[in-house]
Amino acid sequence: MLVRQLEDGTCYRGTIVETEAYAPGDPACHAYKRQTPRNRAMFKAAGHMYVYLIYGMYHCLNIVTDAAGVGSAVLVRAVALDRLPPREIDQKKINQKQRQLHRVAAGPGLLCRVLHIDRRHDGLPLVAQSQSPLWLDFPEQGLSPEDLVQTTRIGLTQGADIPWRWYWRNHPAVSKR
DNA sequence: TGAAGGATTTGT
DNA sequence: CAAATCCTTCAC
Repeated sequence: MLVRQLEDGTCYRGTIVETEAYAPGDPACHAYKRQTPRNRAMFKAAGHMYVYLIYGMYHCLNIVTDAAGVGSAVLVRAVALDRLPPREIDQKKINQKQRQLHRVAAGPGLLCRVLHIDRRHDGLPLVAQSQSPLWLDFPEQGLSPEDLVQTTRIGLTQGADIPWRWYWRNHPAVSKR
């Protein structure tokens, strides 16, 4: 579960329902060739974030999961929010509210836009402290194995055959392809 | 210094 | 299916 705390203190909690992994030896990984200014955070220790700008308009949030010095990360593609941010509520009809709630943070770009995640967060640690912008929480009840689907990643030209995408089966926030 | 292209999203 | 839009990477 992803927890986002804005500067004014308001918190949003989102259940992570879709992810993709990018690891060493993987041609689609931003750290495939070497360390650069952009992918620097991918080489940090597990528990840091790697946030980058894509297509000039969207940010993508990654969570570093391997040891320091290993360039890899997990892209968070979708979360199911616990409630709608005010700006979203204004734009949606009330009778569609429940469905929209699940779709608001669907897709890596929209997820970052709605939760105000950008490159200011690149390289920061995910720690649950009073002033932290972002951290992870682990509920008692995990996802049951039969609800976890593993398949190939989306939108890639390289490494398109590597099955490193996982998502919550039948969840409305998951990318439809 | 320039050009090509990208882990996306939206509208035509 | 192409545009929006800007940053990164790589070639010259």
